[in-house]
Amino acid sequence: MNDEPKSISIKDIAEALNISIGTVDRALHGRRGVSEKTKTRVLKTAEQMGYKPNLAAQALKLNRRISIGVVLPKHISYFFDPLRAGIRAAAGAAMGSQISLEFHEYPRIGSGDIEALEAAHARKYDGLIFLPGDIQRFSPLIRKISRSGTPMMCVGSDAPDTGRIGSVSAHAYISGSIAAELLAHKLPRKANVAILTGELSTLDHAEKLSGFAATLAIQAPHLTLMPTLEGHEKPKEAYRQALTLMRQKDRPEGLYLSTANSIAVIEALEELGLLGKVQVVATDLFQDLATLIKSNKILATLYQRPFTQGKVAFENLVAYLTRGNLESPVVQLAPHIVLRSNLPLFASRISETDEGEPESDSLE
Amino acid sequence: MNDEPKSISIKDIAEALNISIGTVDRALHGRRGVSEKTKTRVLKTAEQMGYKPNLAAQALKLNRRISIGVVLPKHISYFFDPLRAGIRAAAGAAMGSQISLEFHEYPRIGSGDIEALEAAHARKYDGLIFLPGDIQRFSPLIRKISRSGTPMMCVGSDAPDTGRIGSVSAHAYISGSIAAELLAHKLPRKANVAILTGELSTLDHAEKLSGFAATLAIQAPHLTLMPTLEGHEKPKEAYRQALTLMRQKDRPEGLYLSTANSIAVIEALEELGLLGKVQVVATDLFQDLATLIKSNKILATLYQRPFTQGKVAFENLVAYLTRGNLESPVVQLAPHIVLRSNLPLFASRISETDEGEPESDSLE
DNA sequence: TTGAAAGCGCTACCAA
DNA sequence: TTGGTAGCGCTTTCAA
Repeated sequence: MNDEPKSISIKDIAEALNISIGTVDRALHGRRGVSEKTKTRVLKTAEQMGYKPNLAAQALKLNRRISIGVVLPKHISYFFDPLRAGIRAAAGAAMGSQISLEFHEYPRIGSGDIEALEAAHARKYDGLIFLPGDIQRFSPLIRKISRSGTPMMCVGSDAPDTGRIGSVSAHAYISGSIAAELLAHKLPRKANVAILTGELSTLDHAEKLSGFAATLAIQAPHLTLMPTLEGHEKPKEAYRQALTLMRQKDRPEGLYLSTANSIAVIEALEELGLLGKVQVVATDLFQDLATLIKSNKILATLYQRPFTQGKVAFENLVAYLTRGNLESPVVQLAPHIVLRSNLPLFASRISETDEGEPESDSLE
Repeated sequence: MNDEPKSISIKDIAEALNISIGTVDRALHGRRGVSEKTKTRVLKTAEQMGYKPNLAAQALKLNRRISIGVVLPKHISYFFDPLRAGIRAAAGAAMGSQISLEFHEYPRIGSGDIEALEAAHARKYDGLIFLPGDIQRFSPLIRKISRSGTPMMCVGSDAPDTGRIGSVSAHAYISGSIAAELLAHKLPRKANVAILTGELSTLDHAEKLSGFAATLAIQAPHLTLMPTLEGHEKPKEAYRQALTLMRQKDRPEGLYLSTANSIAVIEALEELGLLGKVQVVATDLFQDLATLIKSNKILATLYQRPFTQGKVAFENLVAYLTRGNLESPVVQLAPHIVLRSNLPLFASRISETDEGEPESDSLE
C-alpha cells in the first residue's frame, strides 16, 4: 500500500531546501554547475520526499519528436503485415503518438534489403526497426549504422555482435524443439522424419534445425532424422523436393515445415494422397493453413506471433530512446502451438495466404 | 510514409481561422458554448491540418492522479503473485507512473473476498481490478459498485452482465478443449479419461469442462469421459478422490487436472505407481509441475499467463479511465501449451509451489 | 554556483 | 458565443 496524498514536484523540494527549482533540476540530473554539497542535499531530500518526475511535464517541455524508420520486406505478407500492424498499434498507444513512423519496403529478403536499409539510414531517423536478413551480408552495415549513432532494433530474427541495441523474435531453437516433440507424441514407434527448411533468415533456420535434431535425439530416439532439405527459396522448388522426398521408399511419416513455402509442400502431399497420413508440423499461420488444421489434415503449426513481435520491438526501441537503456535487450517469444482446438483463438489474426510472387516461377 | 515536419497545435488552428484557442478547444471537445458553424469549421480544418492532440500537455494540465485498487486473494500465490507483478509492471511503464496503486488481499476465494471488495470500494478508487469469485455471491456487489460509478475490471475470470467494464482471463472453454485434444493425440485407442476440477472460479470450471467434453465428443469419440470429480477445495480431498478414482477397474488412462490442487492428485498417482503411465494434462505452472514435465512424468500443462493477465487488465482499465472506452472489453488470452520442449521459455516465470494453507488440512 | 523567468500545448475560468 | 489568460511541472537560458 503506497499512500501519496499528492505527488511532490521539484518546486516542493526547492521550497523545503530554500533554493531555486533550477538548482534542484541541475542536481537531479547531474548537470554541471552545482556544488557537491547542495547536490547531495537535494538528492537526499528528493529521496526522502519520494520525488518522482512528472513525465508528462518532461515530455511536454522537451517535446522531442522521435522519428522511427521501419525497414521490412513486403513478402511474406502474412508475416510482415501483422508485424507492421503491431508496430502501428504500439505507436498509437504510445504517449502522445508524438512519434513519427516511416515504413520502408522492399520486395523480399535478399532483393533490395541492403539498399532499403541504407536508404532508410540516409533519412537519419532516431531509431531503426528492421529484419536482419542474411547475417553475412547485413552485419557490416548494421555495425556501420550503429556506430554512426543510430540505435538499431532487430525484429523477426537477431544479429548478434553487430552493435544492435536489441532484438525481438520467436525462439527459433525451441520452435524446432517443439516440432520434434509434437511429432514424437504422434509417432510412438520407429519411423523416419524430415525437416524442410528455407528462406526467412539463415540464422533462424539453423537454430530451428538444431532444436529439432537435438530434441529428436534426446526425447525421441525412435525417430530418425532424414537428410535436411534446405534452401528452396521458391515454391516450385519446394514442391519438387517434397515430391522426391515422399516418393522414396523410406519416406518420412513426420514432417516439420520450418519454411514459408509450406503450401507448396502440402500440395505435393495431397497429390500423392498422403495428406493426413503423414504428420505435419508447419510454421506461421494463414488462411490455407488454418483450413488444413481445422480439417485435421495437419497436426499443428507454430505461430511466431508477428503482431506481438512488432509491438514489443517498437516499445523496446522507444524505451531505449527515452530511458536510454533496455532491461532485456534480447526478447525471444514463446511460439504459440496452434492445434485444432485452440485455432479459433487466433482467427482474428489470420491473414490471407500470401499470393504474391509475380516475378518468381509460380506453382503451375 | 507520413511526413509531418512539425506537429500542429490548437494554436495553429486558431491562427488559421482567426479565432481564439479557447474556441478551438471547445469545438474540438464538443463542449457547449460554440456555434455549430464555427464548430464545423474548426473540426474541418483540424482534420485538414492533421491535428493530433499533444497528450503530454493534456496529461500535464489535467494532472488527474488516477488511483486504482486491486483486490486479489493471497492463495494461490503461484497464480496471483505473477498477476500482481504484471499489474505493477504495467503501472511502472505507464506514463508518469502518476497512477497510484493499492493492493488489497484476502486469504482465498470464498473467505473474505466479498468483504475485501467492499472495503476497497469504501476507499473510493477511480477504478478497481478484482477477481470475481463465486459469481452468485459476487454479482450483486459488482452491480452495486458499478452503478455507484466505479469502473470494475475483472481479472482471472469474468462476471458477465454485472456492469463491469471488461475482463481479462485465459480462455477457459478452449483450455478444456486443448486438454482433450492433447490427450486424444497421446491415446490413439479406446480408453477412459477423467477431469478433476475444483476451485478458482465456478464459471471458469464449468467452461473448461464444457470445452473438454465437447472436444472429446467431436475429435476423439474413442475416448470416454468418466463422471466429473468436482468441488474439492482442499488438497486432501483431491488426494482421496484421486486415489478412489484410480483404484477402480476401469480407471482412466488420461487425466485433465483443471484444478489448483494438481500436486495432491499427482501424489496419489505416484503412490499407486501410475505416474508416467497415465497421461496427465495440468493447469498453471509452478516449480513442482515444471520438474514433472521435465522428467516426462506429465504430458503438458496449460499456462494461463497470469503476468500477462495482470498487465492487460491494468492497461485496459487505464485506457478506459483516460480515453473513456474500450475497444475490446473482454479479453480471452490463448493459454500457452507448455511441454517439455518449450518449458525453458517459461522458466523465468515459474514460482515456487504454493505452500500455504496453514489453516486448512494439509496433505500429511 | 545559483536564481529568475519564459514557455512547451493544453484546459478551465472569467470577462466581454 | 467568444477572447483572454493563468498555470500544470519541467527544462533551459540569461543574469546575478
